[in-house]
Amino acid sequence: MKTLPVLEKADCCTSICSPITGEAISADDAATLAARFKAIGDPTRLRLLSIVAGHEGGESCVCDLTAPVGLSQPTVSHHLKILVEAGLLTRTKRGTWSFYALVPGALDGLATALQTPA
Amino acid sequence: MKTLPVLEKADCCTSICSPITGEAISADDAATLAARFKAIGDPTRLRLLSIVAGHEGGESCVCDLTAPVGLSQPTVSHHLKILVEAGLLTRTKRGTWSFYALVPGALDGLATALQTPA
DNA sequence: CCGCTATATTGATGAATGTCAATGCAAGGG
DNA sequence: CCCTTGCATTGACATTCATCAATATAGCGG
Repeated sequence: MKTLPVLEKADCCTSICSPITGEAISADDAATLAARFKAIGDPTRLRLLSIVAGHEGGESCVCDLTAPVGLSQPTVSHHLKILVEAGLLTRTKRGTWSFYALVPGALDGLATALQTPA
Repeated sequence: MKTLPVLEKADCCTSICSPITGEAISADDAATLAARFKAIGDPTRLRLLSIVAGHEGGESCVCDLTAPVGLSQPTVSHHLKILVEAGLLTRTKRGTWSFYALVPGALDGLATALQTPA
C-alpha cells in the first residue's frame, strides 16, 4: 500500500499546489491531486475529517468515531486508512488506542489547488 | 465506549468554521460537499477542468478536449456531464458545438470549505 | 496465563464507476 | 434532399468501492 507524500510548504511551489486553473496540469499531477480529492469525495470520510479536526486536542480514537458516523468499526477503520494513505490524517498508537489527527496544512494545500489565481 | 482520561471527550468542540475543520458537519452537508469533491476526484475530470480554464476565452468544445486527455469522445462527454451536474461547468450550445466553461466561483467555494479557519 | 478491550485485516457481496463501440440526433453544406 | 460533422445517449463490460461479519492482532489487568 502506497501512501501519498505529505503536503508540505515546500510542495506549494510545484504544480501540485498551484491552481489547476492556471496552466493545464500534467497527467501525473492530475492523478496525484485527484487521488487526494477522491479521498475526501466520500461523505463518511468528510465527516471523519470534520470530527477529528473539531475534537478536543485535534485527535480522535476509532471508538470516538464509529457512533457519530453510524458505521461499523471495521468500516470506519477502513476509511481512516484511506485518509492516512492520502496524506490527510496521521495515526498514532498509544496503548490499545489509535489516535488520528489532521496533517497540518494538508487540506490547505488542496484548497490552494482550487483557488483561481486572482 | 472510551475510558482514557487523557482524552475524555465530553463536549466535542466549538470551533465554528465554514470549513469542515470546524465543528462536525452534518450528514447532509457532508453528502453535498463530498459529491463535488468526488466530481474532481478523477484525473481525467481534473484535467478537463484545467484545460477548459486555461483555454482561450475560458471555454472549450468537446472536440478540443478529446485529444488532450486521450479518451474517446463519448467518455469525454460523460465526464463533462458529471462536471456540469456537479455545478462546476456550464454548457452552451452554439450550432453543432457544445462549449463548456467554468462556473465562476465554484472552485473557490470548494477551496473555502477546505481552508482552516485560523 | 487468561480474558477483555481496541483496532486492524480478511472475505464476501452488492453497488457504483470508467471506458468504449454502436447508435441516435441535430445543425449545416452540397 | 442527402451527407457530413459534432455531440449525446445507450448497452455492455471489467474494475473499483463501500459495507459488514468473522477473524486476527496487540496491549492491558487480574
